[in-house]
Amino acid sequence: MSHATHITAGSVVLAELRRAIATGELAPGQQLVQESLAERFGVSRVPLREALQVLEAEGQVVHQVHRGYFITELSLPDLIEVYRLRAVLEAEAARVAVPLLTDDDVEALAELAARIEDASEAGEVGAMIEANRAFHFTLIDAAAMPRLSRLVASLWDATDVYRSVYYGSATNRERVDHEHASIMAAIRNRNATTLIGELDAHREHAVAELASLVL
Amino acid sequence: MSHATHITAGSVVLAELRRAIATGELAPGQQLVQESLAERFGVSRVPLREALQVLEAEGQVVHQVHRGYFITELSLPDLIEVYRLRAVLEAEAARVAVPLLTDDDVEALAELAARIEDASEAGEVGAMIEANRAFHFTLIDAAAMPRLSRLVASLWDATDVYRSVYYGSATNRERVDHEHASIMAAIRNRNATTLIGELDAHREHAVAELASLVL
DNA sequence: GGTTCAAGGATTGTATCCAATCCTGAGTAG
DNA sequence: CTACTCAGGATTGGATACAATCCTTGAACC
Repeated sequence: MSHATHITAGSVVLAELRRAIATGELAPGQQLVQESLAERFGVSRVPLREALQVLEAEGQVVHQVHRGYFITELSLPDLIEVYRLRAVLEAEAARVAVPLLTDDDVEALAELAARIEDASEAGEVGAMIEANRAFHFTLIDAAAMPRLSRLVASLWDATDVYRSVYYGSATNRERVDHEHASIMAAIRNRNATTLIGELDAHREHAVAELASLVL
Repeated sequence: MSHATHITAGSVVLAELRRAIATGELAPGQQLVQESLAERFGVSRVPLREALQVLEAEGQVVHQVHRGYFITELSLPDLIEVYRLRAVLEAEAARVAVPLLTDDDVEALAELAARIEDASEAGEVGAMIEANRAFHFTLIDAAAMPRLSRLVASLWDATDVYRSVYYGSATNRERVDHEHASIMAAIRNRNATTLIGELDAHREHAVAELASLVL
């Protein structure tokens, strides 16, 4: 009741910051000067700091006392760690979710997969990223483990910087479409083991591609 | 570096709040009235809210816009989810850590296990809880996966409320000592599979005991 | 030339103050 | 008696103002 209804200045700033980080508008390593950002968003420093503290707890920014906030720089080992943790947690989610999937869930997943493909062919990177996230989190949320969903979400957020780069490539987009088809097949068969294998491969390709970019 | 040196009002309040939550001084479900708490800690509401926002990001408190912060109530499903996530993540940590363990690490772990036992026999619950946490996180940190350590730490924090209850019982303390002995044996043998099994059993006993208390 | 040190401004941390929202309870109508 | 309404106080969200810290810059000294 109070989630969508009450938009607070802090939540607006938080969303804006998230977007700016995801698009690379705020580059890794860059200092976030509070007064400039506050002015840019048209708020005071208080709600801005609110948002920054949330991002710090998620690992999106780092904080040094009396020095300020900086966008976290993701090293290659960091990237690998994030994807390894995702593998562990998303496998658990899949294991729990598969037996719980209703036909409606499968239907919704198929629809999202189609939407991803449309965006992919049209080259609409932003739309594809959004639909892709919805697709994967529909599956993860189906496990009905809210904390698990939150943990995985924060891991996704950590690599948001690179996502637009990854989907910028048409070959990557095409591969993703094929992988999603395999994932959907495993979901339709209610085969958790196969599904986990497909998800692992899906992630492996992404991390391999990203690793070559980070270097 | 900058952790111990720069004590900010917010960090002091955060530590105090953590302690108060862990000891049950602040009970689950209770509202946290900002002005009262600020006065109690001798700071203004600004750094207090800072601390509360951090705790919210960790799931220790929940927030409702214009209504305030409340200590999270952990339902039985929540408790089970936390322990299931710990199982998944700590297993991964053990898998990674075992091949990396130096003799010094094993030495340190043995020492901590001894310290736990001493505290256990003396009935010093606080000291036991602290040493126990150090013991388990020495192992987890040995995996050299900082994000993993942070995630697991936040899961531990989520059930801090119940830890003092659990260790309040002498039979529980005794069982924990035995389990730690088995865990140490697996560590000494560098046997990750056995270790994970022992850790799982260790956790299972705890969650079973806590479940009976929560009801 | 390189190093040390002290202003001064720039930036962050905190307190105080105001605005917006919520909660309570008395009163009223049905 | 119950349900509704609407002040008034209580509490939170946010802005402004002040204090503490840091970072630069330039001059003095070796």
